[in-house]
Amino acid sequence: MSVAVENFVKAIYKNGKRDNNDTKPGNIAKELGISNAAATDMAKKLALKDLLHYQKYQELKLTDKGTKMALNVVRKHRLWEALLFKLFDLSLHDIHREAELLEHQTSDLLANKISEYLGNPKFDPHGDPIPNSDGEITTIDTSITLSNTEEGKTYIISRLMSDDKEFFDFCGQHGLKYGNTVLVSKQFSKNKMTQILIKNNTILLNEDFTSIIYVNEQD
Amino acid sequence: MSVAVENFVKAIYKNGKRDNNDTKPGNIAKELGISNAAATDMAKKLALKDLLHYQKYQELKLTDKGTKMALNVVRKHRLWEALLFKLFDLSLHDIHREAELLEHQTSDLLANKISEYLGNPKFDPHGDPIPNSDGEITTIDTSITLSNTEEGKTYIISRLMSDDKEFFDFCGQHGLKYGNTVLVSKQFSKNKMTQILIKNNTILLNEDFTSIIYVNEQD
DNA sequence: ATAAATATTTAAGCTTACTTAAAAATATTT
DNA sequence: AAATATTTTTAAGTAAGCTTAAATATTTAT
Repeated sequence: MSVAVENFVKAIYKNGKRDNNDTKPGNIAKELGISNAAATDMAKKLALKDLLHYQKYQELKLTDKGTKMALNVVRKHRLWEALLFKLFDLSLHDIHREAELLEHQTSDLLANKISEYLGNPKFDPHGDPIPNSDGEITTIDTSITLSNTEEGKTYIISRLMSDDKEFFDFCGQHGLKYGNTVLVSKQFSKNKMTQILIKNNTILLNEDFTSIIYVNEQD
Repeated sequence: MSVAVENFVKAIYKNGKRDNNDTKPGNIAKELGISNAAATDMAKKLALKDLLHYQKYQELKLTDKGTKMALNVVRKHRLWEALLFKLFDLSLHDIHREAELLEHQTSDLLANKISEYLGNPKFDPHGDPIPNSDGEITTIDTSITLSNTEEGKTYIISRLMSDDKEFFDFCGQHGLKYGNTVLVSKQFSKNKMTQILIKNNTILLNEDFTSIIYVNEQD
C-alpha cells in the first residue's frame, strides 16, 4: 500500500484513540495537511479496499484490516524512534521526523530485526506502546517511576515520558537514555530527591524528573 | 525530489560507471523496469530541472547537479547497507533491498549520524566506496587483505569483497563482520593459511578467504 | 425552530509517473 | 549502400493523489 494510504489509516487510528475521537474526513484532513475533499475522496477509495467503513457524513471507522495496517505502521514508527534514539544523538523531534518517513519503507522482516535488536521493547522513547508483530499492544506497564525505586537496586530505563526539550537535553547530557542502566544509590524521603549512579556518574534528581522517568528492575 | 527522480539519476550514474557505459534512455529504462517512452519522458523533464543534458537520440549525461544528487543517494544507500549489516543478522541481499527503499527517505542529517556512528567508513559491506557528504569518493584504499597482515597485530575488518552467499554465511557464523576486530595470531607462509582470533575464537582461513577480506591496522 | 456557521461532498482540473501504439530516427547486417 | 532490425520519440491515455469552487448536508447559536 502507498504512503498516502498508510498515513490515512494511521491518522484515523490515532484520532480514534484521542479524547476528541473525531474521525470525520475534515479532522483527518487537518491531521494530514490535505483538503477535506481529498480526505472524502480517499475515504471512499479505502472503503472499496475494505480498510474502513464509509457512510456519508459519518465518522470513519477502520475495519479489522485497516486497524491492522495502522498498527503495523505505528509499530514501525515507534521501533524506528527507539532505534534512532538508542544509536544517535538526535533530538526526539528530529527522531520523530525521520521515523515518519522510514516507517513506510520498512519490511516486516526489518521491523522484527529492529525489535529483536532492542530486546523487543514494549515502549518507545516517548513512552508510547509499541505494538508487537501481531498488532497487540501491551497496556499493562510493569515499569515504575524512578521515584518509586528502592535503594541499592539496579534498573533499566524504559520510558522518558515527556515532550520537553530541556528534559531531553538534560537526559542527553547525563546518559539518561532508553535502555541504559541506573543504580539507585540513595532515596531521600524528606525532599523526594533520588541519587543515582549512571555511566559512572552520580547525579541527583528531583521529583519533577523522577516522576516521568520509568524503569524496570533488572533481572 | 521524488523517488522516481532519485532512482533515475542514480541509474544514469551507475550505468555511466560501468563498462558498457550506455546511458541512452532504453538502457536506463531496462535498469529501472520502466518503458522506453517513460525514460525519454523523464529525461526531458530532468533536463529542464538542470539535472542532466538531453539531446535527442544521444546518451544522457548528468550535470554537476545531477551527479551530486546521484552521489547523495548512493551515499545513503551504502551507509544503510553498512549500518544494517553491522546491527542485524540479515543477508546482504535483504540488506540491499531494504537500503534501496530507505535511501530515499533519509535526511542528510541522519546520513551523517549513521556515518559518524560507523566511524565514517569509506566502504560498504560489499566493498563499494561510500561518498562523503560532499560527494567525494575515496578511490585509494588503505586497507590490505588479511593474507598480507602481520602476526601479532590487531586489525579492523573494512571490506568483505564478495557476493557469495556461502562466504557470508561463514562470516556470519564466525563474527567476521565489517568493523569487527581481529588479531592475527599466526601466518603460515607454507600453505598460505592465516590463523586469527576473533570474538575469543581462533579460526583458520585459507587464501580463498584471506584474499577477499580487507582490514585496516588498528591505530 | 430557524438562521447562520461549519463541514462534507461533488465536480472539474492538475501533476507525476507511468502505460501502449505508432511514427521517426539510428544501427546493424548483408 | 540498401534493407532490416532496433531504438528512440511522439502521442494519447490512465491511476493516484492531490487542488479549488460550488452544492449539499449537518451542526451550532440564537
